[in-house]
Amino acid sequence: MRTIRYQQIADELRGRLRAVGVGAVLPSEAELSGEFGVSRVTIRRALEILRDEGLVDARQGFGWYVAGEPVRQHLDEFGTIEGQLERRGIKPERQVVEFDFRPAPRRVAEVLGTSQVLRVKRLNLADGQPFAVVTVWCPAELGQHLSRRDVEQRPFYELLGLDLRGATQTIGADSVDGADAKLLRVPPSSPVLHCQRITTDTTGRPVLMSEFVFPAGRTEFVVELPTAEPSALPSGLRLVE
Amino acid sequence: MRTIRYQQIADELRGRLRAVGVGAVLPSEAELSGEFGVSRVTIRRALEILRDEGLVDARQGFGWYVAGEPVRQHLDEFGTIEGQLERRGIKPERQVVEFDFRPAPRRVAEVLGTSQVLRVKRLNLADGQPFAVVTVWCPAELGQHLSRRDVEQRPFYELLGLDLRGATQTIGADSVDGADAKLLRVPPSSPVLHCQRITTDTTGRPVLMSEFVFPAGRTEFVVELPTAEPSALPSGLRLVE
DNA sequence: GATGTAGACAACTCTAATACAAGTGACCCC
DNA sequence: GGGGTCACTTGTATTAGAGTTGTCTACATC
Repeated sequence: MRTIRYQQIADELRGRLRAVGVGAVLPSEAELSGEFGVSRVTIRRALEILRDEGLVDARQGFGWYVAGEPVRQHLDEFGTIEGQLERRGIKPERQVVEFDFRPAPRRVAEVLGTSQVLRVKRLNLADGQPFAVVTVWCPAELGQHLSRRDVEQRPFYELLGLDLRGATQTIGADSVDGADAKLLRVPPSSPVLHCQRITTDTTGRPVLMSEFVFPAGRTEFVVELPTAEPSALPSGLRLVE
Repeated sequence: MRTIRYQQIADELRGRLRAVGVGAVLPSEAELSGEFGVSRVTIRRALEILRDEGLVDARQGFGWYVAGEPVRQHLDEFGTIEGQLERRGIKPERQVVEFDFRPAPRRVAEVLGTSQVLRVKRLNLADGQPFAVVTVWCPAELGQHLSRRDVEQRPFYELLGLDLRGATQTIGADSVDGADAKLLRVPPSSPVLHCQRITTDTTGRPVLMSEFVFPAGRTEFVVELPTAEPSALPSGLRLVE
């Protein structure tokens, strides 16, 4: 198979970005050109690829630096946001803020069909910067064996050991509430993305309900609206009264 | 029973494609020609068969590469929020707020590749209540024949009469700006859903750039996230009753 | 007529090399 | 502090060569 040089270089650089933090300045195009033994044009091609991916950015007269934001979430792949971050070379962290068994709020009980739940509230960080407050409700009997330490170290989906089918996610906007504002280090009542996810197992039974709060500007969802059979109309909006 | 050489070669290549990933570049026609001991024309026949099957594609001057997900299909109705509203018995309305040809802002020019654009700002209403401010940028030459009345009565997708392939949509949260707040009749700087959509035609050329501003609380996106077989379900947004 | 070979040319891509414009930051000088 | 200079950076445009696909014609073989 043939190899395209600037793609190779982009791959190599992508690997290096993993090692350095947000805001770090890359060597100049001229230096990289010398190091790789290619022309400046080729280096630029590689860097522009990374720019399109949102990994780096440049200022004329200054240089190329590692871009931090925004964290983009691809909607079509199911899975943890952390997984997506890791694939991009960002180090995810979780801090458990609250962890307790308690009676389910009404709207949660309606979905999960249980009265007693394990509720976990976590703060997610990307490279040390908070980017999401996640609250997960899980039927008490499913979460019985879980410890605070467990949920800090691994995502819920792994811990439960269930065969999951998929999820329904609702995305809206909101003003952040006081507690979350503090955790996310954003001004009070600033705008946030508010997502609610209901995860079901292979039998179709809802097993998890989660709420995600993302500060605006730090997170965006990206959706590919594809060409599909007209029967299953893919795109849509729901109005809420 | 004679064996058709270029079909043999197509079979052989089809097997190899399985091993390499999407986007991989094949050896040049000349190289393959040498390897198989046949002429370039025969290699091309084989490759063109694979292209018809959607397995590979080629760019002049670049080479043959493994195609991702092919299928060019017409997409009759996508992204028309109005259509969904009508199906639910809600009467949609459009008010054109601004309509003019002007130089493209930088970020629009970068996407559309034109310096002059038609910009249309519309207020969408459902049963008389405003629920979205939509701004559409369209290359000036494409929008030349459009009148203010046109865009008031019918969606852009119909008016252009192009074969559209799909769109990439980015969803985020934001604070509403002053003008939009007035239009939507919400308090200043209240949270909104902010969507940006880039629509491409079947050739992959971006032909429209649109921005949607939805007041929080009145609108939500609902998404189905499949876990298995990403090909089975269309990714994207779906209307849920 | 379908299939395969051979060759030629146009159009495009990638990479290199070079040049210049324009922005940034550090330093010096007044 | 203000202003100017200078080295260094990215942004953008050229030119050129080698290599690639796109397309065509001519001819041989089954």
